Amino acid sequence: MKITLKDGSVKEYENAKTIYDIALDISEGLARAATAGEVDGRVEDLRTVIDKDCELNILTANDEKGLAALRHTTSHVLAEAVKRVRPEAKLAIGPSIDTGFYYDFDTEPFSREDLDEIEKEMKKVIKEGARLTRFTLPREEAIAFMKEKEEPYKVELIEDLPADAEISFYRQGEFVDLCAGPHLMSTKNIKAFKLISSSMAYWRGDSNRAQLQRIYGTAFAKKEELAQYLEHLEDIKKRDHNKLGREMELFTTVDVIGQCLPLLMPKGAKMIQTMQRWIEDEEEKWGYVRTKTPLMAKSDLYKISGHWDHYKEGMFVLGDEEKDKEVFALRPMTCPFQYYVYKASQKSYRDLPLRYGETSTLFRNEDSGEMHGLTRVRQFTISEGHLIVRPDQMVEEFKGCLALARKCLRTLGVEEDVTYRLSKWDPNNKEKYIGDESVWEETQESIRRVLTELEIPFYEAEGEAAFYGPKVDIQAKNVYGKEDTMITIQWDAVLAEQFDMYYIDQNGEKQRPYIIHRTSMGCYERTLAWLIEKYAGQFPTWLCPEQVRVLPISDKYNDYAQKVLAELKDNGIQATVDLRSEKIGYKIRESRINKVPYMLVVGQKEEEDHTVSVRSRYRGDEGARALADFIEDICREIRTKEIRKIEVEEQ
RNA sequence: UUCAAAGUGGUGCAGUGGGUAGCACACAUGGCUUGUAACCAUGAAGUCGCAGGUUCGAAUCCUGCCUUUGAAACCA
Repeated sequence: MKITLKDGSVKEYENAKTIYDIALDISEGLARAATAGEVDGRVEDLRTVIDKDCELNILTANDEKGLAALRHTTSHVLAEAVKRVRPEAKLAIGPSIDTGFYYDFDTEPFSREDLDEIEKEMKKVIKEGARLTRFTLPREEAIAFMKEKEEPYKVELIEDLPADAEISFYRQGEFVDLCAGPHLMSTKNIKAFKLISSSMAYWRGDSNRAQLQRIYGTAFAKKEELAQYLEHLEDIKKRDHNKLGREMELFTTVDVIGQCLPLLMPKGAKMIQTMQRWIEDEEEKWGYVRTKTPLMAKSDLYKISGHWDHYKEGMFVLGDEEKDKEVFALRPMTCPFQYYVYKASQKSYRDLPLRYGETSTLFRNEDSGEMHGLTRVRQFTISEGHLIVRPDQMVEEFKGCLALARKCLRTLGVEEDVTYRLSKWDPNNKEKYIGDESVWEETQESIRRVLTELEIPFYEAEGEAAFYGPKVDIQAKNVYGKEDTMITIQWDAVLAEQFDMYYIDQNGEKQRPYIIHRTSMGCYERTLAWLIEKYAGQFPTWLCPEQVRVLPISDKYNDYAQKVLAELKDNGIQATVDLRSEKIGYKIRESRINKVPYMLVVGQKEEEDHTVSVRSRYRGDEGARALADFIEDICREIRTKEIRKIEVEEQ
């Protein structure tokens, strides 16, 4: 048989061979580093026997897929160590994940000390260097085997495997685990690992089932890589918007006001105002008209929309249905309000498309545990909008929404940091959605075509659609790698019916429009959180709440500094002045800590010459350069003869 | 909602049952009049999350509640 390797070279063997043996045949070093093999694009265990021609890529921990095998084996070592320390712990599952691996156990909660102890035990296991061996069992025997070992979760896993599935186990020394693999040949090959944290997790993600204890860990090929990763973890904690945003005085929370009701402080509020002003003007250019609709409505509205029956728990209800004649609720979405703006007058096919935009504040009574900083809050404001369009305009308008969304991303400088998700319905859970199967399939296909045409890379996710239609979600990850929806564009061919919206066509007949629900900047609070983390607080100048700070060298130059400040403000620049009688070094240090992009130092020399000394945190940034030139021009206006720029340096 | 950890001047932290609860930053007052990352001195500021219990004595131990953080579940 012929084995074609990744580099194109060909190995020929007479007899069947395992991937490991082939690696060994190539070189001993490769065999030591090998973690798995990729056979014709499929990841296979090192023990897999190759008996026919194929393309083989031997994976090591330097490949993403190879690293996963290393981490998976490390999770088995973790499980073995836990079983040694707590023999009564029951095993659930232990996969590798993007950042490492985890293993779930049914046992008492783990403390950090427990984790340290388990880590020590893992080192022992690795030192013993047991070889991992693989074996399979027929279903009944496999179940009996796990029953004998008193592993009820494993029994359940086997029972749920499809009838034709091969049921494999891996053994290392005393420890045996149900597992599909792939795995390393020996625990000895684990060189660098660390247990990160522990937490609760539900068995099979179901909140009605057992609460398991999950241990998260990570593993790398080399100790240096691990050290680097741990340093990175420390680093990202400093970027966490919930910490940095408070330190920078962008927002705060107050116990007596309430959980996850952030107070935007002057700097944070300024940033949001800057974004809001920009997008409101921008949307006007894209043909949007603005509405301003009530923040609450009678329960009757939500009864029509279906929210009263399905989402009452998630709404803030004002009043008591038993006692009060009228019960109100704070709005959790803007849709029906804008529908009634549409319905207020009769529309012709000539009126469409109609693009309604609103800077809309919404209220959602989130469960206490799901709230986080500025990303999951109980009251938030979004750049909401609904497009009422004729079916024949749908594709073009949907593309327009995507184009606007992408313009926002470019403007914020984050277009490279997002992924596009086509969020589809779940055909196995039809009662969660309204509308026919054929409509769902059709609209999903339409969106797929739009994305493909625009050459936007995307992935598809089942069960993520809104109840009324599929959507494109623009996703971004926070510093911890957790994903959130930043922008959403939803295709809705059904709600017009529910609210009896129509237009009169060329033949004088009533027709149902389609609706696009969309955001452009997304949710301001969440977008701000994202920007804080993306820029680690060093925002693009246009977004900075304080763009320029004037620093007089001593009290004597305060008057001149005030003059410079007034000019800057007159020219629409967000500027402040530091009039305290402190040393210039002290003022500069503070400006840098506050991440002010430009400092203008003024002293005797500047006052006499009508100049300022510019100090910038930027180098080579065009926007920043432009602002520097702008400041220069302003200074000219106050009869500045020249600008002495000191070496521009980065913070 | 569940589990875990945490809650101490404005902020970040130290303080494992025994003397009047400390430190840094910030703040105030006075001095210094400053040339590109921290000037000096003095001062004010705490019912140690709330309520109860154990004890001669509790920030510290116990119970309940509230809040925050992490994770899971949830996310129209």
